[in-house]
Amino acid sequence: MPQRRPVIVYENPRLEIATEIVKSATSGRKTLIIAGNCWVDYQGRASSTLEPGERIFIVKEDGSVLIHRSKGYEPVNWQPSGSVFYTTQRSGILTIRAVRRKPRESITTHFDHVHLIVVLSLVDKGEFSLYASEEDMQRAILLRPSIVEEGLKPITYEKKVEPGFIDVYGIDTKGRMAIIEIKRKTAGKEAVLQLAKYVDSVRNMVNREVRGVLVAPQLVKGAQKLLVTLGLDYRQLDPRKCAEIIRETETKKLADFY
Amino acid sequence: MPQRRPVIVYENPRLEIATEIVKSATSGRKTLIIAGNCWVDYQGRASSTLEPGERIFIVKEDGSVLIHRSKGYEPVNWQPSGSVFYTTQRSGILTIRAVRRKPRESITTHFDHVHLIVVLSLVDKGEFSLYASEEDMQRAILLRPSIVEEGLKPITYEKKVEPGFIDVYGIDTKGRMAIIEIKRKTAGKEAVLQLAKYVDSVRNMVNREVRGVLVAPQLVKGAQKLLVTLGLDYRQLDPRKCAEIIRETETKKLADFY
DNA sequence: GAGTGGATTTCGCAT
DNA sequence: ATGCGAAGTCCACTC
Repeated sequence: MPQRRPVIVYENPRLEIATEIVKSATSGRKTLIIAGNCWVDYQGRASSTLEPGERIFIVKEDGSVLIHRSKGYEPVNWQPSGSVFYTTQRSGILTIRAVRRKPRESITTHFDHVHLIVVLSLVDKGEFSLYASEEDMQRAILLRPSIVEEGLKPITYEKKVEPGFIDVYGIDTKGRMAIIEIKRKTAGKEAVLQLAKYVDSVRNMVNREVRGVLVAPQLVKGAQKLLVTLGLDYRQLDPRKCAEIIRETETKKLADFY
Repeated sequence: MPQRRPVIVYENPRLEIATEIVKSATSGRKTLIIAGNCWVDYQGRASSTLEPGERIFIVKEDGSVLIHRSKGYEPVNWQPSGSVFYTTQRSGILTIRAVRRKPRESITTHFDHVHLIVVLSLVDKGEFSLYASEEDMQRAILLRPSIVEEGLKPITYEKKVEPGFIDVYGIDTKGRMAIIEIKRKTAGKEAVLQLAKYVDSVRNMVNREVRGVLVAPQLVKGAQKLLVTLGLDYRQLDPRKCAEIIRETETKKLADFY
């Protein structure tokens, strides 16, 4: 039984060889990295051209394409997953065309020199987890409403109203309805205005006093004033606190279980 | 004088060697690619963990970091440019920590096996140009208003009015004011409503008949009906056509110049 | 430096 | 499939 080769490297391959490697890698659903001198044309939702230069060209197993320059977080050209590849070689130039349907678009990359090709078979079953998201904050509030205010009773969450979705709503100690808008980071004016819209929309639907509460770790400068003007409340809440509450509750559940 | 080495490759380096290569690459502002088995912790605007698996780890010259799995357009973990790096090696594990200020966040990547390290010095002066943007469509309309309708005379563009910006406005053959809202791709209901707001706003300001014209390559399903209901016009216009017009005009300008 | 809007946004989820 | 909202969005531009 042959051993797995996670990485196969070709340094300065002849263009004919490079062409064959690329063809076999793209048809064999391998991850492919090319470093070389190339120029790129994109046609699709917009159009673009990239003049010659040395870049890193990556094709992943699912047919996504990334072309990276030596600077910047974002790829200069790209294609999301699902591309079909056409690789050709003619008069000293290797051309890789990646075509996607829906939306119809294509990236054509021409290489006149290939410094390096790497073909990878990556084994990756590891799980990725993101914590302290807005969803976690919502869960934390539902688990322990007192972190927003004492006596709050959540009624429901992710409720659809005309302008969008309300994160949580509940009844406060004085029997008023409380609309809760959650932001996991510093809330700006747009968050305040969104909450105002929700509150307005709910006021037109229910026969009860309605309050709006913005829950966020912080506010931008102008937002505080805007909140006051619009008669809305604010409750400072750190996402880390929420993560803690979720952790505690999970632990408690486990303890109750045993 | 030593020749430039655009690509230096190390296959299955010992971890001690790998550590030194990474240190010298990050301090020397080189582009670095590592393929290996790693796990990742992120702390910052949110928090995340990524369990062990084989991935591609990239550091660029400006200190941006990308960690890519074998699938998907987006990196699983990343850091925009400006990170500072701390590389250490202890009990068989290579740790690379990338820290950024403002916002304060860090990615810590641990490798227990490195299949490949590539250190690159990419020369890339090529210019990147993107065509047929919304701005290009606006320019094309100003250059040749007849593509919207015969006899249209543009008055001004990007005029500030209450709800936002009017892309172009002009006077039509019947002396009416025409508000033109441009979308470079399929226009949705929100574009229609925005235009309606603009038209409404202008009607309150001028003593003249005011029309609204939505210019876009396509409409979403419901938008057509909404346009009719609101008494607005639609003009289909392909961004590629606009690019063509701009090209022709530039050519003509050159010809006139000589 | 902070806020605002756009993107070849991408992605996920609900309809 | 389509539409809508969120993102560790990033990025460029304005104030």
